[in-house]
Amino acid sequence: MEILSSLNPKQLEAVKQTEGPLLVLAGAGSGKTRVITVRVAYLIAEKGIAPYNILAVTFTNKAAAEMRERINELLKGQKLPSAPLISTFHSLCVRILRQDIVELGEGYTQSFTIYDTDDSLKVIKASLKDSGLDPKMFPPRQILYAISNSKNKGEDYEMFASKVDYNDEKRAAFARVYKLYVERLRNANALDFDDLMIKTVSLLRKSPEVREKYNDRYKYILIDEYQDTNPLQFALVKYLTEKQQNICVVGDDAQSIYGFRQADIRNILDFEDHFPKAKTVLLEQNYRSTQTILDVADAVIANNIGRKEKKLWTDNPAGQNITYYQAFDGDQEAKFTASKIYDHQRMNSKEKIAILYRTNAQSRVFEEALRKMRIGYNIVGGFSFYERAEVRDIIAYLKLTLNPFDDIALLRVINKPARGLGKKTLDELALRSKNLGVTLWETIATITDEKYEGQLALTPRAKKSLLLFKGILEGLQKLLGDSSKSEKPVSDLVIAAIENTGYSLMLKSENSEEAETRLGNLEELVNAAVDYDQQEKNGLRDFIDHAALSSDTDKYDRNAPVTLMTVHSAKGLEFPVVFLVGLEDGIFPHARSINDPKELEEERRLAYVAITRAEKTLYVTHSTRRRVYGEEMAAEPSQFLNEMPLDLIEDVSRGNSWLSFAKSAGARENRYTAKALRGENKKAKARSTYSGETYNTPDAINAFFNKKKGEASGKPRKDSPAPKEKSGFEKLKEFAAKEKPSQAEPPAGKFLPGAHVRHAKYGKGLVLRREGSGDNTKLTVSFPGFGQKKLIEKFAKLENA
DNA sequence: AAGTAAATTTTTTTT
DNA sequence: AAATTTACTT
Repeated sequence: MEILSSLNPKQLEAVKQTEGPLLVLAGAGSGKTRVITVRVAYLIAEKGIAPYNILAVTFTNKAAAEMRERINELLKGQKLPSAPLISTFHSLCVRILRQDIVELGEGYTQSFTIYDTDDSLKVIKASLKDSGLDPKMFPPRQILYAISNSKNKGEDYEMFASKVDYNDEKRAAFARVYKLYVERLRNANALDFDDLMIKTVSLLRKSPEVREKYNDRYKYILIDEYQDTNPLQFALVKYLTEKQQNICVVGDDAQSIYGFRQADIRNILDFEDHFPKAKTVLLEQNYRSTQTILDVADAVIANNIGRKEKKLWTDNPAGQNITYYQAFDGDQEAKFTASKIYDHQRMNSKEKIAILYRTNAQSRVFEEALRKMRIGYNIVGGFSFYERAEVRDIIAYLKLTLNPFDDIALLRVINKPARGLGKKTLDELALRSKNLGVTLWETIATITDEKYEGQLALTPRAKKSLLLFKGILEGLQKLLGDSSKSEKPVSDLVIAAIENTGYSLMLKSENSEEAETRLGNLEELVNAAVDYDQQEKNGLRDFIDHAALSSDTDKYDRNAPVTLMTVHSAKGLEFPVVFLVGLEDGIFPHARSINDPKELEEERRLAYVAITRAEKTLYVTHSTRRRVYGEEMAAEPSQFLNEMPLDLIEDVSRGNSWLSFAKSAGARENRYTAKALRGENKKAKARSTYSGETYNTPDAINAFFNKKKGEASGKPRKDSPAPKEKSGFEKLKEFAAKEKPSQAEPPAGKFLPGAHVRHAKYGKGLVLRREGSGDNTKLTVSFPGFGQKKLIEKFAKLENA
């Protein structure tokens, strides 16, 4: 078979081992996707498996689309009776639930609505209001996060509540809100993202018939990025493979970066225990990157303790050293990046370039710099098309048409455009709905009924408006009802939701530039619907599901010359040239992960993912000052920079940089280290993991940075004399030395923004803001786990940490 | 009721 | 710095 000729022996083994459980441990760039796609093609073309018996599951739509494309490529020219299902976990669940959710017996119907995070947050807020709890004391985001965590562990509300400590007021409040939240979703016939997984798993657990049905349907199952599966996803996999066991999972424990979503690395590490007859294939040859890039990645990941040893190797040439740049501030960093990109494009306009950062918020400056230099770019993440307010409004109308019990959608559009239904009317409506125990939609139907005439606190105007709204929605429903019979295009319904509701009239009469843009966006939505009508024909519901599950990461366009995105969204992709920016303590690794060794290891895996995206050229940059919440703060180089072999890094910074200093201070030792990394010198390798003495003393670095700061700003920062700030490396060293507490009591008045401090009650924290002077000096300090606290410096008894 | 100004909060990462 | 929420006019 022709398609097999492109594979190496290991890859071939993974493709041909079609029966029974198979674990493919695939290092970065080892042709993981190739194995999956060829395997699917092989099953169809060689083994004669019907395509609809094959299921491949990914985490993102982007990965699914890519896979679909490549499989089609492999099978082009062949007429297939059906297509294999290439789906994300979530859309697979939607597919199953849309068919069989009634079997679950929880009262949900096939018309269930999907709530996104924003919708969920609104439900939390409403539930807080219902229970009379103060959102200031119990932040809705935190509650939502807690609920999601609990759900992803496979818990339900009762389990969460039963684990709450009697004295823990906060958790107790969370539990109360949790309960209301679940009830509200249930009443609205709505499922949140996590519910999609949960309800599917419960359904399979509950009904042997349904289980059997899907076991028979999907005879061959493949799971991509298996290291990122959480307990729920594992349960789903278990149920789906109960009968046939033809399961192939592919992943790399070194690239597990979704612990925050309860992904459990043990799923991949213990695969052989979960599926006793499993075979394992290791893919260790890297086809993507130069030896140098692999060495850098290896040196960083070697600092993780909890990891499976894997020896990634490549036939590729050593390639050029990676490039390092230290910028004065974020703007300079962006400017440097843009001008380097300009140079690259002049030399080779075909090479695709990526700028990778830790958080979406970092994208701004880079966008500006690129725009200034007229460099075309594509940005992944941030705002997705479906997240724009006007698009969401129209979607809300459509969701409401499909499921009028969706209170969140109803509240979103009941007064858009303005129909004179303000706070007062809505409060009345909410109250009635609560008393009657029915949804808002049903409440409207009830209280606008003739027989309640006179006994309601509703002005005739409000009543008229409610009737108007009701009429509009019924109009849409009627249109939809007709369409299910006559196959009316989705685009017609979208247009109706824009026109018949008065929405477009509202925008047109606004006569502003902004309104024009919005109308343009709605036009795009209509176009999307037209496209949809041409490609698929599964009706409005499927179109809306699509919108709900399509996320910002789906905007990746492989043809864009320059792509900006987070490291998370870059997973699975590769680029000839990569800029890894913002390598600073507190950003990458992120401040919220720095105190927990486990989370720090995940950050390091993330850094590993970032580095291994690069094929030939890798730039690593950081800046000495960084804006956080609009305030300039001192920034220190990331510890991950410290973990890279210094002699593989070329410094192109202007003037003295952290790197030039580090190199000269520890030149001899570091050459030793880097050489050892390539070879087998175990003793030297151990030194490359941070043991405290790699090349420097903290005081020297401190002196260096204080000097830098002075030079840079022309004068010392805000309050002089200069503070006794400790460097990130010093913190690191302390960490390595098992957190030896610092004894030096600093003189009062020395805590500047950016300083790391220790508080008797809250532990380690980061000073964010400093106000006032003398005895009245107030500090805003961020304590992980406790949030931001305002402290009077004089009484806070802070220590340097 | 609706629009505007002021105050307050926000950033991890994603389906 | 930007976005969201609240307070204040009209």
